[in-house]
Amino acid sequence: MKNKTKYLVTAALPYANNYIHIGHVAGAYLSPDIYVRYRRLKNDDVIFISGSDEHGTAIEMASIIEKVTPQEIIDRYHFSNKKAFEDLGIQFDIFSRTSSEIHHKTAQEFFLNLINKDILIKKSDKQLYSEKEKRFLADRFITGTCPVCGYEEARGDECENCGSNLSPLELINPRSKITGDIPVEKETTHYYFPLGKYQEKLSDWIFSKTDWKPNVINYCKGWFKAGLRDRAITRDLDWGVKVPVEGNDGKVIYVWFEAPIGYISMTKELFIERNDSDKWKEYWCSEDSKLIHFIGKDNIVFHSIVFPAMLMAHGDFNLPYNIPANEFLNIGGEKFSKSRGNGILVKDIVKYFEPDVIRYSIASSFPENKDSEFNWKDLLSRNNNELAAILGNFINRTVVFAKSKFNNVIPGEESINNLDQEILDQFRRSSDSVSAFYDNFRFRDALSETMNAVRSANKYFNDSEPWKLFKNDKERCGAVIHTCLELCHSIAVLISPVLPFTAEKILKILNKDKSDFNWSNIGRRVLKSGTELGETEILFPQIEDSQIEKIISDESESNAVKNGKGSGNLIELDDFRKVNLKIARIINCEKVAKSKKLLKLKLIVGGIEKQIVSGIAEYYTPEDLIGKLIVVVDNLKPAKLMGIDSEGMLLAAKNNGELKIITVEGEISDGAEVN
RNA sequence: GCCGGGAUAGCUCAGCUGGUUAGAGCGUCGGAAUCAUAAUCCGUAGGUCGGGGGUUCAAGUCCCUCUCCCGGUACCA
Repeated sequence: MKNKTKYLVTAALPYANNYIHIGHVAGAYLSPDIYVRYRRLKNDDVIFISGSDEHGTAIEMASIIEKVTPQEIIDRYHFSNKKAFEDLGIQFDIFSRTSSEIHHKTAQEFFLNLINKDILIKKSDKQLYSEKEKRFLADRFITGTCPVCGYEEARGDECENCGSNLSPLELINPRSKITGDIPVEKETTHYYFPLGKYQEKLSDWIFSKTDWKPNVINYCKGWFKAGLRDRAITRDLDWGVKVPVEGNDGKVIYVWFEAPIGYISMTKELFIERNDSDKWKEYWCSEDSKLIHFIGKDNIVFHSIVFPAMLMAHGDFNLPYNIPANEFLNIGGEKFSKSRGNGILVKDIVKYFEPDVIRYSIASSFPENKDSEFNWKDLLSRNNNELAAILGNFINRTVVFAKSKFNNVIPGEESINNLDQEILDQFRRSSDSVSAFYDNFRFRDALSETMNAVRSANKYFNDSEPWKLFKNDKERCGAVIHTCLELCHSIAVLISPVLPFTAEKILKILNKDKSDFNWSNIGRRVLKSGTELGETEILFPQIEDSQIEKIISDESESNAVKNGKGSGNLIELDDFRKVNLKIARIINCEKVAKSKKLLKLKLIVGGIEKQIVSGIAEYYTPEDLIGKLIVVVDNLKPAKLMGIDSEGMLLAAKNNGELKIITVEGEISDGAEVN
């Protein structure tokens, strides 16, 4: 007999130099979580793997810029992201990290396996080397003059000014971004993976996948058409998995090669934790196991071409069974991005809303076929008009009815008839179609079918009119309410992949344990008459417009601070010109009596003396300031502060309890305009 | 520049290999009901399917072209 199918579900490894935002969640994390929860309800054998991707240039660069160790960087993001996932109810079996010992070991073994099979190629190449830092500089660590347009701050990989793609060796006057040191060309040897050799095998394999999403196939077509090239899989870098071959000091395995192996090492780690250290092989190597990678579209190449080619080369592991990649979730028509200041971080949004509300809102606009839009008003209307009105209301009206009319006890089912059976049957049919949608990774459809089932429960309630029955046929009324309570249980199961926290709450309200909590019980009677119900609770409180407005203003403010630019709050040049900024010299300064924060400054602006009062006494003493050149707003309406005239405002930067006034580099005469 | 993807009701999105009056949810409007978080249920109205041209008995769906958006990739002749 065939073994039971195993599901090995992975979610893209988030790169540990950023906090995850809801675009990530929509792209690669919520759908697998829903999928896995659904599989569990069907009693399938499934494990759910993810973890931080913690190596590579970007992290090393961040550590240099912040003057901390890479370890500090990855710890910060790894633990924060891990918690953010937990807060959202995204429940991995393991969320580990590629800096772990077992990952280094696994990645090295993988690498050696390919070396021993003579698959990897060694090639020498010239790269820029910094004598001062004693190391090769990665593309992003280099700036220089663009050979195309002459822009002096072009990056090693591209020129931001003219958009040219560059190689660092083409830059004129290259220099290290970190030290400014001028690098030299030096020969270095790297291992290459012969991706080109696998093209035919890969395309045969991918084009045999008739059930994959078309976007995934299309991306691959593009790559095949262009032709796959050999790719260097080692780098001259300190931070990463060391190349496990003698004579390769200072070289690490390149992240894109090493990171996906993390899926394997994390699976190993999971089963070591479970004291069953060989069991990972059942998921990775056995034929009855299905490997499913959930990713965003930016990751398609690695998961559908590069990693499968590596797995083919290695030979011991299964190839992916499916890669249901999502597109991107945009907000307000713009792409999520930190630099544009519009990313909604998970760690922030969970402070404002219940995780299930966030999950529902994201899941109902999953970017399954194309990029989709998210906005706050949408979240509000999803909560108020769907979750509260349809789902929350059905549970509430049922339980409140039972409470007031049946003494908070589940009524008897003596008078059930075929109308009651019909709604239960309908739930069974719904659960079948929801299943089919989940099986095909159609999460939006699954969710809408789920909500339709809940709607039909409301209809059943309306049509049965228990409030009328109560007056003339109490027994029949009891049967209806009993059925409604059964529906509550069925609903709890049906929604729980998407709304796990709500499902738990419903069970509590029903005073029911989890013994019947599985997919096959949807539309079945599992409750006992006479059982007392638990405490009622409003599942989805209304969200007010004012809440949303506050969040939007908070968010845009904090983003503006973070990124130094306003989001969605652009002004015209003329608006800016209204502000008259000038250079002023501080000629005298004293503390304002009886004030903690205020300093009184005497300034010279273009030969004219001015007096301003400024709230910087907690950061500067008068002695610090006298003689300094600062920037002031010269045409601000005068005001009185603690009775003292203030004829302007000085500019200062403030952040987390720090404050620094804006001064001028070098010497310039007071009164000079700033613009 | 080249390659790929997108543009469908007020909003968010479905529409497989072309086939009867273009769909769903939410919002709008009208009605029923009052157990329930004024929550439900029923019904209604809304679209020249980005513009233009073509193939076909028949096109949102195929072809050409243009506009706008998003990715990828290339600056070589």
